[in-house]
Amino acid sequence: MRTIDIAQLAKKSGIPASTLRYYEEKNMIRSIGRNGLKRVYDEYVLEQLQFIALGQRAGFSLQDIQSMLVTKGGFEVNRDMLSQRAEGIAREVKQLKAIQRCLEHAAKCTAERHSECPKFQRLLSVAAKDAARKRK
Amino acid sequence: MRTIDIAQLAKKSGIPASTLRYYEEKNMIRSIGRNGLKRVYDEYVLEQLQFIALGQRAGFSLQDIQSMLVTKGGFEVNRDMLSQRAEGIAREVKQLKAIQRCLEHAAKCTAERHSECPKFQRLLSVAAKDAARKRK
DNA sequence: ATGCAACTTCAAGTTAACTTTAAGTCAAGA
DNA sequence: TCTTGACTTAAAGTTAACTTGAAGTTGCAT
Repeated sequence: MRTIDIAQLAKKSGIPASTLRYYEEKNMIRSIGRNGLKRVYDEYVLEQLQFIALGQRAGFSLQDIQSMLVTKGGFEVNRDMLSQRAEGIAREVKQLKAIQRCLEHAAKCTAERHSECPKFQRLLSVAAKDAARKRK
Repeated sequence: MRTIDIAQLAKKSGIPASTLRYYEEKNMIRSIGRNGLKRVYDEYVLEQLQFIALGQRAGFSLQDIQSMLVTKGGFEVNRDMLSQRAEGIAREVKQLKAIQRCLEHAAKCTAERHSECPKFQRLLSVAAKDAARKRK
């Protein structure tokens, strides 16, 4: 079992030590002891941190992610949660693509005011509906 | 010039009155007067609100959006900002798709623990790098 | 022995984008 | 006239995910 101290972990993971302490306080990760004052971690924590980063990128809250973490090390996941989120992301991707088209159009549209360009208007009202759906 | 009061505006836009007041305080929108106590808006504010929703969806902050709003009504945009954001979104879409694949895999992967599935591991380390890039 | 960098804890501060609350104002209907 | 309901303001509260600050502790090099 290879161990690693907080400074090394911060460096390797790219996550600030303050965040690591915060994660530990929130039981997202666990240190296995101390070396003097210093926290000492098992190296698998690096993988857990990657998993946390993935989860965040995927739009899960830390709480959600915590519920997927198995404390004894590693992680296990709720498959329903995952496929739901995968679907959600697919929808998100579609919307973002639409918005991207909208922005691209706006960026090169020659209309003096976007408020007068019918294409922009159309894209706009679609995006607004998206937003409304999101609020619910 | 058609006008509209705050309750109607809230209903038509789907945005709570408290938010409309907040937007006005932050100079995102402007009311053109009062009817008794009640704020009265010009109807073009509806379009401005759609624009705001679009901007938010596109990942702009309210401040960014404000800088694109022309106070006398309507909006005008900084084309560089837009194409930059469009690019950003394109990148985001790619990452999200990768994550989606990752989640989909995890959701149906038969490995007892994801931490032991090499495919998941691979996707994981890619996602972690994404996240690191985002932090900078 | 001493200094100091690198850690520690605990509490408080930060940010964005709102929402909530309390206390007050107003117009209209009974 | 009185009540009601929809508005008003200003200030404080909310949430997530951290970061910062102050004050204390430790191991190691001088």
